[in-house]
Amino acid sequence: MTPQANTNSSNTAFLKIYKKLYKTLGPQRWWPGDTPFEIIVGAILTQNTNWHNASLAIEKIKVAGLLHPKKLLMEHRRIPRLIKTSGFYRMKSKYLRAFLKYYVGKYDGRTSRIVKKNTRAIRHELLKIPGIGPETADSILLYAFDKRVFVVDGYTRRIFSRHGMIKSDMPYDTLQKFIESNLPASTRIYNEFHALLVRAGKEYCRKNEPLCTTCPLGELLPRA
DNA sequence: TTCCGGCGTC
DNA sequence: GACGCTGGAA
Repeated sequence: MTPQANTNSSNTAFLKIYKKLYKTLGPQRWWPGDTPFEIIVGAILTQNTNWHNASLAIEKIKVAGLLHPKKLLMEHRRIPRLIKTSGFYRMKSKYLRAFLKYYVGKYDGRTSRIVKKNTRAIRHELLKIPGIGPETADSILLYAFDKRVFVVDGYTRRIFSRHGMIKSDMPYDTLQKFIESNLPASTRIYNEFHALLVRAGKEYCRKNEPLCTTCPLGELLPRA
C-alpha cells in the first residue's frame, strides 16, 4: 500500500487513534505562543517539566522585555533568575544561551532565514547544540518552523506501547519513521496528533493508574 | 544509570 | 512528604 493510499481510509491503528482523539478532544491549537521564538524558548524550558512552570518562566522573560533572540543573548546573564520556575534552570540557561549563539550568529535570529533551509539540514544543526535532543529539535521544527516532522515523546511511547503497537524501547528515529510511515504526510496532522497525545497522556494514560475505562481510546485497547 | 529542580497535586 | 512533569547529558 502506498503512503497516499492511507490518506482517506482509516486503516492503520495510528490513524484510528488520531481520529478518535480528535473527535473526542477536539483541536488543541498548538503550540501556545505568539512567535516562533517564543515557541523555541518554550520547547527548551518545558523539557521534563510541566507546561505551567515553563510558561511562568516565559512570562518573566516577556515582562523583562527580553523575548527576542538578540536582546536575550545580550542579557544572557539574567537568564538563570528569569527562568528559575521552569526547573533545571542552571542547565537550561546554558542550553538557551547555546541556542541563541547559534540562532543569532548564523541566522541573525530571524525565522525567515532559517526556514529557507531544508528540514534535515536544520535538524542536523539543532542536534549539535547542547541541550537540544531529538524531541526538542523536532518540536522546534514542527511548531516553530512548520516543518513536517512527527514529534515523539514519552506520552507517545506510553500510549502506543500500552496499545501493543510498538515496543517502548524503540530508538527515537526508528519509532518516528515507523509512525510517519503509517500516517498521511501532513504537517497539520503531525501538529495536532502530538498535541492530542500529550493531552491523552496527561489526563488518561497516566504513568500510574491509567484511566482506561473513561479514556477515549479505551475501546481501541487490545484484548488482554 | 544518575543528575538536573521548581512547583502543583495527592 | 512523595510523585510527576511535553528530556538531555555524562
